[in-house]
Amino acid sequence: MAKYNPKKIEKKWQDKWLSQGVFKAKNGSKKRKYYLLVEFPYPSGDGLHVGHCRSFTAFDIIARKRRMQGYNVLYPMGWDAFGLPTENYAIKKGVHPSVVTQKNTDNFRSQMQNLGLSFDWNREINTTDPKYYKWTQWIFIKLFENGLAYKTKTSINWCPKDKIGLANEEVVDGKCERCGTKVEKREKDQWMIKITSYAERLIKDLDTVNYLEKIKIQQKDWIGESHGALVKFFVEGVEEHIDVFTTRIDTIFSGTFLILAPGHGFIDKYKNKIENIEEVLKYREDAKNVSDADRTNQDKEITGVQLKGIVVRNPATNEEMPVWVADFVLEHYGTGAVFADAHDKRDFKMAKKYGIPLRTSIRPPASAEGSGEAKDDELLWQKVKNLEECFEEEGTLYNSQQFDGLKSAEAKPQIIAWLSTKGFAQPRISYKLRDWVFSRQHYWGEPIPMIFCKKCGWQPVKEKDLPIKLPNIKKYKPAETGESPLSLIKKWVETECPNCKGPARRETDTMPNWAGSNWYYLRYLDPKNNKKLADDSAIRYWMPVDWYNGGMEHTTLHLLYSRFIFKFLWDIKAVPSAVGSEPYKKRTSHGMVLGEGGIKMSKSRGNVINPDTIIKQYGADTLRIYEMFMGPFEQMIPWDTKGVIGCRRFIEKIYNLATQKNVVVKTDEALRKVLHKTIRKVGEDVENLKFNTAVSSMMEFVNAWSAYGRSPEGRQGLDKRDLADFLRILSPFAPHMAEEVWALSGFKELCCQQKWPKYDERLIEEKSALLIVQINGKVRDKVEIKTGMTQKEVEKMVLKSEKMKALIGGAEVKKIVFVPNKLINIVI
RNA sequence: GCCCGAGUGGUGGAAUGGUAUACACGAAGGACUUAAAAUCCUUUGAGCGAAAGUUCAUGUGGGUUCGACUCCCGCCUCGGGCACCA
Repeated sequence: MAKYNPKKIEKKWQDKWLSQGVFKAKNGSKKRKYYLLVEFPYPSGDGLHVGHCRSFTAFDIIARKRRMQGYNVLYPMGWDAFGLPTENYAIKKGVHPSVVTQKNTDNFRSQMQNLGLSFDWNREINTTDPKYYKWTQWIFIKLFENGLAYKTKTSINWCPKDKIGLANEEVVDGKCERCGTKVEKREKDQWMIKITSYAERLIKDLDTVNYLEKIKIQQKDWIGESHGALVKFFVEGVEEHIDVFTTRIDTIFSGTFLILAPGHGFIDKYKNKIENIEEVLKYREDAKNVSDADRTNQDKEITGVQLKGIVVRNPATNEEMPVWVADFVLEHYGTGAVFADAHDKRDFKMAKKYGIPLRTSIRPPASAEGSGEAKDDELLWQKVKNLEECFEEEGTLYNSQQFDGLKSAEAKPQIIAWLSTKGFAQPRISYKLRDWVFSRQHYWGEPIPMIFCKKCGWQPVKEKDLPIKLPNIKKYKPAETGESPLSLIKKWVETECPNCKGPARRETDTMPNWAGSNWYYLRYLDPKNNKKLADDSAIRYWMPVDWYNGGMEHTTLHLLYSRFIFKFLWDIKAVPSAVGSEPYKKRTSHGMVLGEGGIKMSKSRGNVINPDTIIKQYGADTLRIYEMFMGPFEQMIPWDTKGVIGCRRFIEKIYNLATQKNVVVKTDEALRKVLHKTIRKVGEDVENLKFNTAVSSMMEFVNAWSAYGRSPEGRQGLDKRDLADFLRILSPFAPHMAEEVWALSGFKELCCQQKWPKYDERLIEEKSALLIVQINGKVRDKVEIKTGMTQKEVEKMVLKSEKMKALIGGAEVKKIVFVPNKLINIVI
């Protein structure tokens, strides 16, 4: 028999699968559907990462198993190909980004095919294909028509190196997520998407989906719902009030001053009333170039400027309050204004620094008298009362008129009700989530399909004129002004107004690379449709996605955005209402694959593992098995090339056992039992993403099998039926080798098109069990018993044995704990 | 500061209240070989013991339990996320 040679067999089976179209998903099938989705990659020049291989293989195993279970499986792949790295490469080398993209996607595709991934390549998509981004643009127009896209001058994060506006979500530690340059603030007219109007639904509907709990928690935290009140502080001498959002209305009676964010609109509106306006504007300028993270850094010295000449009234006490500006108050949280008192550390520090009066109105809860803590509580209370220490938690109200004596939680609704009768307050839910900056001043993105006409304002491009194709240019670098390079092409920019046909100008900004990934899971359903983003019947059949896997890092960006866009498409009936408004039924995430030694893989560290090298040396099946075996799927895991060899040995062992002389007339019953236990274990483990233990259980089976081959009684091997069953459960993991052995064993058709085997319950049932005998919880003996023996029978047997007699001696038996078929514990 | 994970042999890890260390790597010894590689066999948590055995070990200190890697409380370390979110 020939030696195992992955180079020879892998290509052969890959070609066969492709030519027979065995992984094609069928629209309009009567079969049950199963839509498995893994995040489509950005086709970088570095090629496929072993981390990609891990999650793609894991879900390939599920896809192959589902097919064997009789489902019509959709497991597609595509390219999220717009983005900066490609553009930067193009700028550097002067090659058109589409050429680079073509090269990279070709490489990625062939790497995936070499791994034997069972994607349906007939449905491959590419976000940079005009036939695809026509619909990305169409969605933008729908957002605009429904009032969810608007252009506004906002203070945005500006990366001076990339010359690009960044969403808050893309700023990490005050630095550009992509290039690491310190982010500045800059005023810019930007297209914004109103994701905030979906905040409530995006939280509430999480209850209807099966996501990992940590994913739900992270999304909820990101959206950041908080319940509180909107309070009006009327300004003395003018018909004006300042709105303040607070979750601590219970502290309103101690409010002694108001703080505005430096960018608050009140300052602009009442410039001439503010006596020290120069000083205030200077403070605002200084704050502009400080990142939010720095502004709100705990260790930073608190600064502020009083708005001289401005006074507001506390709606609860009717007392006058001075108004200050401080940069720790942020423009985009709540209303950009807070009332300040002794119950907030920043307020407290600021008041101490500038000699602003302070007052307290919350008494810390006291422990029961006589208890150890009562003294400390009394001490804290004295300090709080004397304004020596800031108490931020909830407690009991005092100094609060008719609300004295109430607990914070009770007082809150009562105070809101009381103030609202006077027209000063109302309940309000506030969200941390901000609208999404959707403009990029770049070449390599979808052109925003909008036209500006002096007479008609912003007009969307007519649907029949979509897609607005990216024009071919020679220089891809953003203009020095920070505008997109498209702004330099006069012929393209100048156009006519879709409304009045007068002269007009195109929008030259492009979309962020999240735009294409918002809805890609819909395009797979009907990728060649040129009338709609996907046909209703296809959407109705396939959606929602049954299982979506991706990185934790996309939880608050892509995953949230795509849920939002799907809800929007559902609202405007681009998605049939029967489908529901959540795109993904189930969401899991994989752990990152780190370099050897546990550090992140990166080119600069030189520790990048190229899957091609591993495939060349050991074969794709070995790589697949190793990626599954290396550790728990959901956890971060370091790569260990040494460990790969064990997986290759495993595969070779199976190949040799199956193709040599180990196929017998009838499998020994004990071995069949191990096999059926393995069938059960592998099936369950795959469903729970426990691929590592699925592989190890197959290894255990193979060890048992090979031991039979050597047994002195001459019992050896598996019979044909059992060999077939084992190959079936193995085939999702090591599909090429399983296919080869399947064929060599003379089985008909393809192994990957077989039925997933059922295990025999009766066979697995244990006839005897190893009973653990403990004395005082320590293992003292192990006895083989028949399953189902009662406590009495076991007691009798155990207490009779010489060994136990000796160990117990004359001691009194206090208690006996018995776990059927497992354990008996004698307490003496 | 808050939220979510994790901490087990030389290494990756297994075990979710009942034999701690499955499976794999590595290491040591052996077989085969002129030799090496490959392969196969044996051993491999630590200590004490000639052996039968026995004691100690799952970051750390307590607790619950007949019994705890597993549950509860406190602490330490590492990773990830968020951040004076009013």
